[in-house]
Amino acid sequence: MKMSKATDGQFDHLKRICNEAGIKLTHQRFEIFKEMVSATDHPSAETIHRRLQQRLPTIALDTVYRTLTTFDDLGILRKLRLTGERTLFDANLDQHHHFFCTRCKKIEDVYWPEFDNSSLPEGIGSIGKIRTRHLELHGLCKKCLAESGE
Amino acid sequence: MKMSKATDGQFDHLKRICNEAGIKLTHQRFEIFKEMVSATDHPSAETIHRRLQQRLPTIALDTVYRTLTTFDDLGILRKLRLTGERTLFDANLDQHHHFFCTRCKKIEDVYWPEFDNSSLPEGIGSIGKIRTRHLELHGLCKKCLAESGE
DNA sequence: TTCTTAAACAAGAATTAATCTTAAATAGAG
DNA sequence: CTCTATTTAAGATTAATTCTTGTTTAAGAA
Repeated sequence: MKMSKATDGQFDHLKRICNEAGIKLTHQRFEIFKEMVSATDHPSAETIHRRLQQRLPTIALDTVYRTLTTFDDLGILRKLRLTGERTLFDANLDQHHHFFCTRCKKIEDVYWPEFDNSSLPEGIGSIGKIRTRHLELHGLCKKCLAESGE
Repeated sequence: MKMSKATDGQFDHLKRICNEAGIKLTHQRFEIFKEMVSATDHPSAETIHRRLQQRLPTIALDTVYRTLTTFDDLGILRKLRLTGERTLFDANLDQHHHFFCTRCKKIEDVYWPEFDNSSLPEGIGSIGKIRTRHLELHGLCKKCLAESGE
């Protein structure tokens, strides 16, 4: 297969990652990798699958799901807007943010009025008009911090 | 039914909201409302359903889902961690945040290094150790802003 | 108090994203 | 060249959420 210099570099990059992880660098993994790296939007598994149809007409949707999850595990990309978790409800309408413990999944409210009243970054106006801001902090809660002995 | 002053106030509050919305203030809606207002965690529909079992043994899970969605529409509470949208993937691992257009659902990357390098609010240490921060900005993108004529 | 109708209920079906199953075919990588 | 991870096909499964239909209840207006 003929590759451009850039593609070559991408290949080497993924090759190294797969070697370290002890998994094979398959054709499908490489194509999904390229597709994700070049995507400027935030595609779903189905979107990636659709975009690969021309190059890999026989690729299974299941493979896309599996590979994207593998890549998430390897830290190559990250999942945004997770499903598979149920919808949660919050009746506290005061402006506040949330802390998510990655270990025990506990959620805590975070109040930060200084941040709420601060101005948004320069150039946000070129994107549009901001109505609300919601900060998600992720980490380990006190309890899990102690239990994991750090 | 005997009500405390506090419960009484809650009732009047919901009563006013329902009147304005032109919907009935049913027993179930009031119980779900109380349960949500008193919840300090961020319960799912199933959790609320479970918690109501003692007081309303016959309440249907479907009613809880329906009512919570109604409350969300009325602005009484908000949905957190939405499902029903697919999981999205982002291969951009540079520290950045996201803008979500509420109208066309477009997502844009937002870079804000000043914020990333700023310190978190006082007292965050009592919650735990923060590993990552992710800001979600919601509003109308330039295009939708123009189309909605504002 | 009576009446109208929205809403709850039961029971089950439908949706949909995501994952898994099994068996056969393929293709990395040593 | 060989071994084994991985892909594929085709279909089943899981689980959250929503919907359907027919019946019953009860909120709120008259």
